[in-house]
Amino acid sequence: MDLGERKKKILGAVIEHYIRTAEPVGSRTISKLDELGVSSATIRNEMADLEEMGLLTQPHTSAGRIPSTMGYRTYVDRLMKNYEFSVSEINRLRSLMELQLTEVDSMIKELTGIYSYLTNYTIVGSSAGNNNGYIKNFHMVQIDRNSALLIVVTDKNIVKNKQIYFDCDIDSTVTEKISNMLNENLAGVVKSKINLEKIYEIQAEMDIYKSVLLPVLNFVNECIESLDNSEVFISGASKLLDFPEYSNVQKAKELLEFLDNKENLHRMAASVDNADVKIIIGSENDAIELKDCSIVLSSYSIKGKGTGTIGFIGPTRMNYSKAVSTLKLLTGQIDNLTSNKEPEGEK
Amino acid sequence: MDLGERKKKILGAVIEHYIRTAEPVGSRTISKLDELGVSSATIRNEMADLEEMGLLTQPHTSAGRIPSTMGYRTYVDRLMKNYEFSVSEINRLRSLMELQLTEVDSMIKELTGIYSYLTNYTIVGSSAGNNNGYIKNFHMVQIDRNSALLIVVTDKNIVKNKQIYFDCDIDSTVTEKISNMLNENLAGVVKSKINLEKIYEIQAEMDIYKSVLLPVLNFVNECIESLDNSEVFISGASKLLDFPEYSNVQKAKELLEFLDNKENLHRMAASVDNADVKIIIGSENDAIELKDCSIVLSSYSIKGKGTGTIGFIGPTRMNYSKAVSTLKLLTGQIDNLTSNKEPEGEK
DNA sequence: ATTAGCACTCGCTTTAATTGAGTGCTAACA
DNA sequence: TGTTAGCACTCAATTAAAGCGAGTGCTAAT
Repeated sequence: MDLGERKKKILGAVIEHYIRTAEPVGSRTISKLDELGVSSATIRNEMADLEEMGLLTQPHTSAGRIPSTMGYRTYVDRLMKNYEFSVSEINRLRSLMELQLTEVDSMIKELTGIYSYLTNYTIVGSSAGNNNGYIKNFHMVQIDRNSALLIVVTDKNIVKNKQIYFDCDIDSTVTEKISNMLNENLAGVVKSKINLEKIYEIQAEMDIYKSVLLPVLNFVNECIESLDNSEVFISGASKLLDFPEYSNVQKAKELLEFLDNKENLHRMAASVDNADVKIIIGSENDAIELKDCSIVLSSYSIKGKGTGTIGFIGPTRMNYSKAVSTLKLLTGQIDNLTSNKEPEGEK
Repeated sequence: MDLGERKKKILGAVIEHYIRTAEPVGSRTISKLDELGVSSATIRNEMADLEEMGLLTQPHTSAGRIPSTMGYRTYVDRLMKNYEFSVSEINRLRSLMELQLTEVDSMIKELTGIYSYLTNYTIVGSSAGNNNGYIKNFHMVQIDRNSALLIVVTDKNIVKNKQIYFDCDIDSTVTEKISNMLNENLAGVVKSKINLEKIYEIQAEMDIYKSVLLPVLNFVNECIESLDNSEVFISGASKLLDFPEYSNVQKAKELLEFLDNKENLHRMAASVDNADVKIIIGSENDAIELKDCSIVLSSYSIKGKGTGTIGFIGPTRMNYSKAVSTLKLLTGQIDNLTSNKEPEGEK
């Protein structure tokens, strides 16, 4: 079926209304919305089509429609207009440029915090990183009969940790052996010198512990991957609780817990590939915890320091056009503020 | 009325039971609790006495009792026994000492994160600070007809901001004038050279804006106060949502929002006065947002760098004895790890 | 192709009834 | 005099039923 002009208008209207209200939107609501002067019955027919096409869904019979991930995707890719900042908004955001911050990382973090405050969005990001990080050392702390905490310390003294569950009982000789092995083979080796082969080598060497080694190496690999974007941060996490979709504490807790974990932020930040704005909608997210979230990500680059990432996170019902525009302004500001500055030495 | 031996036992039993279950505890529950072999009726009488003394309260008639702030206070000061770590607990925590972290601030933050992970408590803290901070510059960004965002940048490039509401309409000349004045008089002046007199002077000078100046100066004063403890952090904030007292999103949001604001954390950290453990229970807190929270705070000191603060935060129904013991272990560990290290230069 | 009309669906809200944990009080007992 | 068994009473929380109303799909007329 084809997406005719009128269907586009209706889809757009449904999505924009839903973004504002968080309530399923019915045919009458749309029909009263001037624009296209047709009756609710006509809208109903069109909406039934849109549902068949997978762009809208009904939470239950006899409820209005809400957009599906595909619906949002269509909207974002083909329908969405540029958000126009009001004069006062633009003034407010522009004024922030006056800030005379010299330390780049701190500047970005704080700029982010102020944006979060002014826009009421939650912002996640990573600071610009270089490419020669290494892991300083590994530690393993036994927790239960069959689990241990693996702690990884990077060159920047960033500590990452993860609880590893084994499928058999372990004792301190096991944890010691594993951590020794990791320290001997991987500690101090810069990222660029580590590849999968090296890791396979280790696995072969540790034949006996093969079965228990897999989760360990997975985590180690993750840590190595995230070495260059060394610091991640989040601003205004509690703003998520303003959204009715998180009026259920269980939901809120799952998301906040997910965001509390720096590893997850790292993975998110790493997923942005090029310099443009990337939008990840609902079920398009890899992490199951984010299946009801959308993320609008963009990268910025700082001369001599590499690239970092900044993005908004919120419910799928996010004001995409505003988020994109704001994000562009924000990254543009960062580029502006740093482009005429010499990169400072590592702190 | 006197707090007899039996009343003490009952009070302790009620509090400890409530700490575990978060449910009002009734007389029968206590009577079944061996210890003192009396019937529920007797317990009822005693509990009525304890209520009269202000140590217990009833959420409603026909419900069990819950401790009041005063009840917790009595418990903490006079009844509480030392928490005994189990062997596995102590092993687990001790192992963390092996971490070879060199940068003190980072170490403390990360140690804190791991403790939060292992104990399932939320931890707040501040890093050790020096005493010659200054404010680098001030900015004011108009937001509405009658409010503006005051932004303060410190020597460490920490940015603090607060929305200031005026009781009259303002325009950009006002905000400019105020920020100019602040920059001229206070920017670059180290903390020790600023006193209240100086601030009064400024107020006199700015006669015309007297009325609008008060909130501005209050905030500036706050910033100056917090200059030495320059960095605050929070670990495991989402763990608060595990507690049934925050199953109400509104409540949770209020608290998390409060903790999102670094100013508030600063104020909390600043409130610990001496080197020992300080416990602030429920309504003893200054901030209304914390009236249902308790905080167990302690300071640590690092040679040559001054003192910092670390503490647990949770609902009043907190396991005080465990929190105190854990905190002592944690600060002890910090002291241990840093005492034989030369302080490093400012980063 | 559009629309008015209508029967039908189903989540949400309101109200009423029921349950049960816990209390205070009284009277009996050691 | 302190303790205890017993009982009527209270009140939040749970459950069930009833009613509401927004919204749909379908049909027949325009």
